[in-house]
Amino acid sequence: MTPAGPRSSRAMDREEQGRRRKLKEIEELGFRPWPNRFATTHAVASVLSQFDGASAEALESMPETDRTVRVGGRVTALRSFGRAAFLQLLDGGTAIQVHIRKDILPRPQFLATRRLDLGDWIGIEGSLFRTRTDELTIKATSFTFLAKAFLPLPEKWHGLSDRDTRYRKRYLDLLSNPATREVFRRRAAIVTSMRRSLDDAGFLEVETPMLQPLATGAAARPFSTHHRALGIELFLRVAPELYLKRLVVGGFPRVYEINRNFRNEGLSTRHNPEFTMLECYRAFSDCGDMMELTEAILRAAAATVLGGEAADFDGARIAFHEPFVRRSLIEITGEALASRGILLEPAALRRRAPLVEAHRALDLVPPPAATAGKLLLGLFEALVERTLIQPTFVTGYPVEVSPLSKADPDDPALTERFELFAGGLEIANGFSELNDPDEQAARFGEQMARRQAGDEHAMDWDYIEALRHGLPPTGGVGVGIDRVAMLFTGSKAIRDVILFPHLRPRESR
RNA sequence: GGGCCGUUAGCUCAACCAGGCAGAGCAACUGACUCUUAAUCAGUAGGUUGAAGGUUCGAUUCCUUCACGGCUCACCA
Repeated sequence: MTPAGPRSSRAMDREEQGRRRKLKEIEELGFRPWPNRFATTHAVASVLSQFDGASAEALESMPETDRTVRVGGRVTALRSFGRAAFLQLLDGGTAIQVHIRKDILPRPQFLATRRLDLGDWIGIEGSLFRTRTDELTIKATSFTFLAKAFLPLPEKWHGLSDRDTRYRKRYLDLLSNPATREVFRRRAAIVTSMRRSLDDAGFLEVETPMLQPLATGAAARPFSTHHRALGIELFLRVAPELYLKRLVVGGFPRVYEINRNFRNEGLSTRHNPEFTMLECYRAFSDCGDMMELTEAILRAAAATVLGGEAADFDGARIAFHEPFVRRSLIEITGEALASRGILLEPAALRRRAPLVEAHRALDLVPPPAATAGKLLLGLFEALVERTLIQPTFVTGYPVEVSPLSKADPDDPALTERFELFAGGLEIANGFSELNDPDEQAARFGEQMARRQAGDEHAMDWDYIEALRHGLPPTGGVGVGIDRVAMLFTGSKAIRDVILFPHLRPRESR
């Protein structure tokens, strides 16, 4: 009779059948089992904000109508006595206590409250008062049944703690763990703050294709799919970058997009196959301007979410309100090598042989056929990245690992590019955008020549054509929203800041 | 892919080291109770101990393999 799930057990069947029986009994008392609407006067949170300051006496002296509210919510606790009960109503993450009395509620309504289970949705009208323990409470004058929960809530004291279940059944995590609700409120506040910063600075929010004929803008393995009507293969984007720059060509000098990118690579505590990135582009700006913009956006988000306090992350206090440190990639990597007894002149940090030698000395395997720039970046990632706890801009990336960045006019082997690190995580990546179409075509060509798997790096001739129409000097930056959310919520795992992270599908749970 | 840890009632966990009737709290069910808040009190029910195999008189416990998960390392612009 019940849709028994694959996980159903005898105990669960009994539980669910008991709840179905009680729904029937509530129906027999004259209630509609699944009503369509309940008109509330307040959210529970607004009841609290409006009345939490009122003392017992103040409430008492108010006219009844001034302290009468109608609220809806989920029953999360139920303490029942003979002719009275207290229950806790959770609405939008905020709870309020409701007092039920047999001598106040109409008889069928009182009887229906005796048939409630934890998890049920109900509506209450009543007047506010304070209990002997001074808790703001609604004395119910009217009870409405709104919806039945056939399945029980997670354990009330420990909440839901199994990580796997928390990710797979996030709704249970959210309704039983206030800390989880706070993480996702903060995440939303971060995004809202970033939007406000950019909107206020005259940026236009746009949406560019997630289904792309070529997966461009980053060197990552894409997901592929098929368009039936067009009969073509499409890729889920790995970055929106080249489309956003087309918009600058088209005359939108300030654009940004906040949305998902997809990379078909390994999962880790720092990587989810789909992740959210803010990318923004500003005409007439360079790498240095974008560092300032990035710092300002993050500072504003930190002020909103953390109130100007440092972020607690992995045992560190990360000060987004202080000026961000700036270091050159070559210098900081050279220092890290020196501290391990590997002394290399700055010039040697640009040549393959000494860098390969450094890898060997550190028991690292140098990637085959890697360029000097790639080797240097490998050493940086192995030795330095995790140590950058306070917000740090690293600048001066080799041209071979930065195919979309403009070269530094004073040092053509390097580009005007930065990456921002904090808490040991890469947070942002920005640069002066390469706008010379011939140079860009040549860089793409080098990339393709260097990769065996040519399909990963097709030449985007359409983008080159856009550049041939003229891209003004432009600065761009991408900010990893998930990583920022990790830092601002103290979450060590990216899965903790993604509502429905990707997990291996499960047959029987 | 490697290492470590884990999988026992609906949930959170004991029992395992040193093999001997599988337990507690919460949730559920019955009853009492008109200011409780992890309500309380009395009672009831609830188990293929992740799966398969092995050792043993006897396995939740020891061994092997597998599945799933966590942490971590590696891989991964």
